[in-house]
Amino acid sequence: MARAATTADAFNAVAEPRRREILDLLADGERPVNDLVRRLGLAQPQVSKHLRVLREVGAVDVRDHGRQRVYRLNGDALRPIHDWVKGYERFWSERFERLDAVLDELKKEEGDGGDE
Amino acid sequence: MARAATTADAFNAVAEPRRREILDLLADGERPVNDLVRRLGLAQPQVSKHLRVLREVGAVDVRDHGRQRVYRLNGDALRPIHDWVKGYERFWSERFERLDAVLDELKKEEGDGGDE
DNA sequence: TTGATACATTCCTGTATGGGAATATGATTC
DNA sequence: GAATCATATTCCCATACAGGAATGTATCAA
Repeated sequence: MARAATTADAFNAVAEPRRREILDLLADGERPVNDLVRRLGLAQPQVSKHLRVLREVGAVDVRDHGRQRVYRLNGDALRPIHDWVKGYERFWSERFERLDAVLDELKKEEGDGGDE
Repeated sequence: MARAATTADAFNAVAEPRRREILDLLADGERPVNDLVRRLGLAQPQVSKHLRVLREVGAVDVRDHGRQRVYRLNGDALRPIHDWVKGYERFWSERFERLDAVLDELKKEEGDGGDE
């Protein structure tokens, strides 16, 4: 088996820096393709191709507006990434390390009452 | 140009589900390879290869212990992912959406300062 | 030394990329 | 209908994977 398709999920789609740039631009509001082309300094076909990947993983939506196609961010698609990486906050944040310690303390003190 | 190497950065390394699993396991504490092999149900060479990728992007560290090699998570490497995706929280959190609305209001009230 | 254990590396292969270039499609205007 | 603008798709190609199988390397045991 080869590497998973870029369209396999948000993780793969977002591994490409250009696609993250596109999402970053769309985070400020919807934009037609030519607008993205200008701001990215990429050729139009490559932008369209990146947008296709983002569309396939649900990270963007399209809307027709005359002869333009207006792309809009769909942040929900990024949530799995956020949720996964959030579990690692405690490994770099002192604040969270200490929070962790506090929670451990509380758990211990609470003793036997808790579920999950 | 082809797709970026999996070792290009944490985003690419973590796009592979198996590697995320490995990190998840190491989040509970350091482990030797054979331990990971058992828990993942993968062949040993594939696990070693995944670990190599994770090592190259700095997501794990190794330590020799007798004939075993003990791998440990290095969460710092995941921080760029966290920082990037964190900017999108407002797109799925109602709390943040409302904050956004408030900020838009403020911007509008501030009046005529805008370009574009 | 021999054998076994624990990992890492190499070779092979089908598959999929991302960019460049060219072309196709669709809407708008004249 | 022709010319044009805005996007999408296709073709070409060098590159790089991920898994399977086989092999290399270091450590420990007897």
